[in-house]
Amino acid sequence: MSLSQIRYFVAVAEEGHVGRASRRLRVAQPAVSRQIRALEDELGGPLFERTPRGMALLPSGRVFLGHASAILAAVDRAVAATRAGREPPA
Amino acid sequence: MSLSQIRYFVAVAEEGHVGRASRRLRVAQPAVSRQIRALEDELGGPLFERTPRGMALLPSGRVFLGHASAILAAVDRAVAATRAGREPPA
DNA sequence: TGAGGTTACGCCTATCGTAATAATG
DNA sequence: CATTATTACGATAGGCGTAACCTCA
Repeated sequence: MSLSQIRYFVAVAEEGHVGRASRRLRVAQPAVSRQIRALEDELGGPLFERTPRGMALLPSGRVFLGHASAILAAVDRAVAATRAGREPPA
Repeated sequence: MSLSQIRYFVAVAEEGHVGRASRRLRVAQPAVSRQIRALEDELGGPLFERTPRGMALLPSGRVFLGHASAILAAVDRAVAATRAGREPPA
């Protein structure tokens, strides 16, 4: 599992669409599709249902989405706090 | 920034020693040393003080350590919760 | 047959390990 | 000089993009 995979997952979950997610991420479709698949493999089963309209979150996907968003937010906080601690407020 | 870098950082911070951290991580020393350096570069400055005895956390390193541990814990929770949601408790 | 997702394949960058090189008490 | 971290360098693996393919209404 990588932070990229988590970011790709959140984008697909929010867009409900690999194509739109890949444009938002500025990455080609197959890259997103592959990473989602790898994530699903690692988590032991599908997170999305593939429909002719796009990707619909399954229950396990909804569970993961909450955690995934929290992880990305925690990373942002970690970076901001560490940088801020180094540059004392003027 | 990657989850590996965060794991390497936590190991070095806890061991105070790249060598011990690398053994604990089952990875060669230079790999750990390089990733720590890359992390420091990304965060805009050093996280450790290099001493002849090992690596001592700087204040910004202490700040980052708290966040780093939280991120790794959140990842573990994400995996566990998603897997558990798929395999209903017997 | 059109919209979407996936697989195949080749390239390219990142990461690793071994070995050599500092730096420091 | 012993201990620790870092740099060099060659090899390997992972990730990406283009192009081809599959699936389903």
